[in-house]
Amino acid sequence: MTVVRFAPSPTGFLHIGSARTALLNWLYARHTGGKFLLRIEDTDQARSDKKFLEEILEDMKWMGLDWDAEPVYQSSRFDVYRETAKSLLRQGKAYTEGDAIIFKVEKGREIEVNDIIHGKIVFNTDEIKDQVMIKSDGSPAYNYCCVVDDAYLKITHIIRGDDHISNTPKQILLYEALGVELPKFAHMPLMMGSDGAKLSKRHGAVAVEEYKKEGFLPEALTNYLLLLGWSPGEDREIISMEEAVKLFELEKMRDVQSRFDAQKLRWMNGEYIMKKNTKELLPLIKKQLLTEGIDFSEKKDEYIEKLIDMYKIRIKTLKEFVELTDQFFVDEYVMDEKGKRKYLDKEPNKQNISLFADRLERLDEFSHENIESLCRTLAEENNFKPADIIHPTRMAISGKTRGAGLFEMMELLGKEKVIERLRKTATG
RNA sequence: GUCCCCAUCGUCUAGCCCGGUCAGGACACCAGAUUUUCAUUCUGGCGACAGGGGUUCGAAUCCCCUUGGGGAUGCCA
Repeated sequence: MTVVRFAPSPTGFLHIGSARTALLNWLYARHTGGKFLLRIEDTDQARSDKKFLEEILEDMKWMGLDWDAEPVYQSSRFDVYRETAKSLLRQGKAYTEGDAIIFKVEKGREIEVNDIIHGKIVFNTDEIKDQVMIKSDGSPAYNYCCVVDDAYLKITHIIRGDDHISNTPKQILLYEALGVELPKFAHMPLMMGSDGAKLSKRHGAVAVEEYKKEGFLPEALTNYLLLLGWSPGEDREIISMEEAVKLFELEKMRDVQSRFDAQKLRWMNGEYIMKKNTKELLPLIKKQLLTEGIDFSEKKDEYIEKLIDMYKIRIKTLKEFVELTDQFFVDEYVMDEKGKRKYLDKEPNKQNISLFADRLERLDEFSHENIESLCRTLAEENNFKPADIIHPTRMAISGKTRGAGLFEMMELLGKEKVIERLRKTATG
């Protein structure tokens, strides 16, 4: 049975690159019917924080990545690392230097790695320095405790980033010294920023948490991440997690590094939002309204659902929904200055708005059909185009030049609010 | 510096392993159609095998070199 692991270090938020590593490990485990384990690399006591760990685990759950056993904490295994190191010391495979224990690297050897993604990679141990196992302060060094734990957890496949390729021969030497069976290695090419440099804050959001806050759907994020370096073929791009579990093959992973393209992620997120049904979207939208500080307690679910129906094809993120619909929740909605100058700061337009308001006042059933026909007859009677009244009206009641269909917006907003806003604009 | 990984449109990729289809798709961009705006949808367009050598009747595909990018070289993980 395959056993893989994800080994986050709780010294910061969950990086989007780590999230991708976690995702691919998880997919491989689920595809093969194996186990996905979690190891917490908290050997750096000073920098590790429980808060970070909680956030990382929460983000993983959000992405749909579940694990098959209680996480193993390296901080609780220091005595194992020390004892194991001492036994290597006794066998003459290591030596001390002060309080540190150092692993002796045998020189003049070729170490061959048969990487699942890259194929054969050969290293010469002459290039490798002796490796610290136990540091002077008694804590274990990464390459060492990583091997001890992977052996302990009986990890069969180590799937990690390319940046670990050069760690691999060092670790293989350690596996040999410990006399344990070697796992298989798969090094996946790194995900870079849009300019090809290391993905960092200056490229935009790098924390999974930020994508969550921006209103990205986990299925869109995982789908996008999956497609960086892997493709199911047949020009397929929208792939659910269930399908991904069925289709994912490590062997088909490309060995080429890729660049993170926020634009494509946005497009994909929009696709997922659009295809979700309104009921599913409702709780997500409510949560987003909450995080943006919009009070919707006065509004019924049906009201918000109507809004979702009107807007879900126009947004790429949930946050965009909030930005586009503030006029439905508050009276102090944001006024687009350019739009205001274009449509509202003109006398004829103000007159049209005033005229429209007069006629709307006398409309009994405030339905979008009725409003539309009223709008069109009004335009015809007064010899102007419907657009001459539509654009100023949209601007007046929503503060925006873009949005849903005007008449649907008016109906949902209600007669009273619409007329109030039109009057205010006409006189203002 | 040394070692290692990599190289198809601006970006993500299919094709590469097992040489022979006008190098296919998606995002982005541009144009058009639909439309009250925005968006959706639908058409069309732009756009790539890094360069040079081999091998071969034939190379994106196999080999070598150059160039370019990335990673490692920590008592960080």
